[in-house]
Amino acid sequence: MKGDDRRELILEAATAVFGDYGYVGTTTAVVAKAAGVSQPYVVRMFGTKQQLFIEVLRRALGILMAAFRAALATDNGETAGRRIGIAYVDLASQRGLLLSLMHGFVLGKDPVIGAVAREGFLCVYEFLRTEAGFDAEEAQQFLSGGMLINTLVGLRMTDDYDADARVRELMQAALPEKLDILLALRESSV
Amino acid sequence: MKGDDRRELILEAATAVFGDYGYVGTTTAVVAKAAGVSQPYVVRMFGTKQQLFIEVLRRALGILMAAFRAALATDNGETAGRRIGIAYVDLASQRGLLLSLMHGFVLGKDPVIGAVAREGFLCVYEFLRTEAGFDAEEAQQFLSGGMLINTLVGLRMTDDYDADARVRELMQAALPEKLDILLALRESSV
DNA sequence: GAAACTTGTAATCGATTGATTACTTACAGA
DNA sequence: TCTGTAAGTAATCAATCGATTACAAGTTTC
Repeated sequence: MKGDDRRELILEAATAVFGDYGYVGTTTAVVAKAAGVSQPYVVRMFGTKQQLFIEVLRRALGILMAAFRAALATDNGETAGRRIGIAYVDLASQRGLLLSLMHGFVLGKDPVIGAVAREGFLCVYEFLRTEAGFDAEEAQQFLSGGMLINTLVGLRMTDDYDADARVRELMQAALPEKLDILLALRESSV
Repeated sequence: MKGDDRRELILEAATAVFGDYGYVGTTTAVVAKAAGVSQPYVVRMFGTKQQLFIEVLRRALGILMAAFRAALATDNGETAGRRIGIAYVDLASQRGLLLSLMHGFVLGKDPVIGAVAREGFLCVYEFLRTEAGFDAEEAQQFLSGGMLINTLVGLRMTDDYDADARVRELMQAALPEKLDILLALRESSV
């Protein structure tokens, strides 16, 4: 297989693994196994685990921004905010994508990862303010809702959806629609 | 020194370290050094690193709930939501407290830590709904804002406050007041 | 006053892990 | 066909880390 294809394969696998176990908790061996290659190959292709994680973050942000821009451009009857919000929840179906970003967001203290994470977060904010036409208040509320969704996903709160009425109430309030996207994530993990 | 005092000392130090480096990224040796004791002492007092982290989470949640209940009981001119919100931001001054919780929130996949984190999160939700009298929508918005604040703290976004106009705008929107609490966290980290 | 318990540490061990080295195989171009 | 380069792995190393053991010093209790 060509290197570029293998690269994308590894990045996809790494996104899922980083999303599950975080940056430090992820081993290059587990990523390699998930991608179906040997551990030294992962290290050689990306240099270090840190660079692999950074590429995972950049790729996730790129997918996110592309989805936002597509949602903004596709004018159906809904408002732009609603379209972008739905596009965001749809990203949850890509295993680990939102969670890898979230894991990056809590590593702001790391001088390298932190800089990438901050830049990525502000990139989203700038999109909302300039391209999507949100005012500061709207952008803040959108990001707030997104961070709650990320937290609920990270907590695997979906696993308690059937058993706990509080979870149902909270998730229905946090996800006015597309709740089924998150509920589909249940049981599929190891 | 008595064991109970030493215990609280270690928990406080561990909260700061876990907040900085996360659960996996924290070593018992660093916690021990921050607390001024030997590494084996930390392990023996808490059994395992996992149990230490869980105690850190429980302690953080206890402090948070106590602060919320105190804010709810103290009736000044403000609304209950505003009082509790201010109490939340005030907790950011306790190094690592909100961030340790956040690190727990993204480890929902861990069967032990995840269960504790979910229980803690729902405990806060239940407080908002029953004791504080929020409806589901208000509770969701409160938690959303809290998660955004946690993310901004985790990102160390405060460090770019002076240099980046977007950061100032976003943080002023996310923190209608008590912004100075977060800004005071700058520069104080290693 | 000595047995029993608490507080605390030094030394160390076994397991894990990111990274390196050396090697093999497949293939494209001259 | 010969050669160089890309794709890929097995073996292994050096460092880190959580945990254990053994031990020292102080305090309580009978």
